[in-house]
Amino acid sequence: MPCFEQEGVKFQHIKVVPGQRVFTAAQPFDSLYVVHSGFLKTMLVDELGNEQIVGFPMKGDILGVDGIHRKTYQSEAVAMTSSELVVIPFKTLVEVGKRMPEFELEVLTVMSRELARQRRQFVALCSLSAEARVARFLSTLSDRYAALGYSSTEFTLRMTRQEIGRYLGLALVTVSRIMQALQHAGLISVDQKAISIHRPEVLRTMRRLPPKTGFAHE
Amino acid sequence: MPCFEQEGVKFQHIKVVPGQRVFTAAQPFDSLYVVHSGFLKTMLVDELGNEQIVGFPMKGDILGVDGIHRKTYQSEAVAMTSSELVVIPFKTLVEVGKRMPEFELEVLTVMSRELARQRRQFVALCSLSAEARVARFLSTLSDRYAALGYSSTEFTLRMTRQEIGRYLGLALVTVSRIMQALQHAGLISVDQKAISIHRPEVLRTMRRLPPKTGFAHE
DNA sequence: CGGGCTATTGATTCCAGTCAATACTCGTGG
DNA sequence: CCACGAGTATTGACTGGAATCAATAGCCCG
Repeated sequence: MPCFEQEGVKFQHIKVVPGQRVFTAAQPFDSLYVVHSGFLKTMLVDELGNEQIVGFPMKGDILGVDGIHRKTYQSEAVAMTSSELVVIPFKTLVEVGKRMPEFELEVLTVMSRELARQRRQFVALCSLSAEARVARFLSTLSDRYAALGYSSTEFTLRMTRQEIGRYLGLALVTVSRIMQALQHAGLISVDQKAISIHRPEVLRTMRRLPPKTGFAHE
Repeated sequence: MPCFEQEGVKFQHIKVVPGQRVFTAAQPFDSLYVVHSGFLKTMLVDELGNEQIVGFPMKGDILGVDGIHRKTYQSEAVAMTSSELVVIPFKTLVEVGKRMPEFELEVLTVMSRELARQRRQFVALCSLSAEARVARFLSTLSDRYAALGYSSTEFTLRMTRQEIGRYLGLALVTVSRIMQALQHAGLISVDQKAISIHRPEVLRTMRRLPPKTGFAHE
C-alpha cells in the first residue's frame, strides 16, 4: 500500500547490508524510511548499553517516526538482511503535503498502525506468560510472512534467540526452553533457525501450556 | 484559548464527568481529542475483559490516534476527573490540512511524541524491576505535574493502586508494598493517595532498592 | 582443526503473583 | 450519630515462573 511513488513523486532508494545501521539514537532527524524489501530491527539503547528491541520491520513498515517530535531519532535501526529502503526526507514530506494532503494522511495512517501494534505488544507483555508470548510471536511472524506472500508454515528465523528475548522481555534461555516445549507439545518443529508451524490456531490463542504430561492429544 | 485555535480555526469543546467514556474500542472513528483540562485514562480491553491501561493523558495530550488506520478506535478513554476536551473531527483535520499543512504537522508531532512515550514505557516494562517501575512512574508523574505548573513534590494520585498496577504490569499488592518500601527508604511519603517526593533524583534512576537493612542513612 | 557465536539443557535462586486477613475511607440510610 | 457496606489499601504467608549461573553441544567460517 505505501507505494508512495504512484502519487507522482519520486523518492530515492537506498540499499543497506546486514549489520548496517540506518540511523542511530540521538542523531539529527531528517528522513523517514519505508521498507521496500528486507528485514530489519529497531531498538532502544539505555544508558547502560542494554538494548531493547521494539520491532522487526519488514516490507511496508515505516522507520524513524519517533524522530519527528524532537528532531532527533529516539531509536536505532539496523538491517538484519540486505534491504532496500525508500527515503522520505521530512522537508519533502512537508512540501509535498502542501500540494497533496492525502500524502501526509498516508503517513498518519502508517503511524497510527505502528502505534496500535506497539500497544498490542505492550499488552501482550503485561498480561501473557512467557509461553504465550513466544507462541504469539511465532504466530504473528507467520501471519506477516503470509501477508507478504511467503509460506506461513515453514520459514527461517532471521533473528537469534537473544534478539527474540530482547523483543519479548525474556531471557535467551527461556526462549530456547519454550520453543522446545512447543515442539514437544507438537505445535511446531524447531531446528535451530528453521521453524515449521503445525497448529497455528493453537499458537494464536495459547495462554499456558498444560502441565507436562505425556498426552499428545487432549 | 487552547492551542489549536490560534491558527484561526475554532473547535468545539466538550466536558466529561468522572467515569464517563469518551470513546470505546471498536466504535467508529471520527474525531481526535486534545485534553484541555482534567485527567483521563486510556486502556485496551481484551477478549476476557481484562483491562490494560496504556496511558494517563493530561492537558496537551492527544486521544484517539489509534483509530485512524482502521477507522475504528482500538482503545477506550475514560475520564478520571471532570475534564474538558477539544474535539477535532478527522474530516475537518483533512480539510484544514489542505489550507494549512502546518496543522497536520502539529498532529504528526504529537503522535510522534506519543509513540516515543509508549516505547519508553515498553522498555521500562521489559527491563526494569517492579521497584524501578514504580519509582519511575512517580518520577514521571512528578515531571508532568511540574510541566503543567503544579507542584512536583506534593500531589494527589488520581488513580488507584489497581490502576497503577494495570499500567505498570504489576499486581495491586506489589504496587502497595513497593510504595511502602520507598517510604521506608526515605525517598517518598505516602498516605493513601497523597504523595510527597523527597528524592526525585534517586527515583528517576533507581534500578533496585538495597536489600533491607535497618540503615536510615547510607 | 580451532575459535567464536549460538543453542540446548540442568540446577538453583528469588522476585513478584496469589490467597487471605485486616484496616482505612467514604457515602448512605436507619 | 453510629452502623453498615462497598471500595480501596496495607500486610503476611506461601508458591511458582522465569532469571541466573553454569556446563555442554552444534554451527559457521577462516
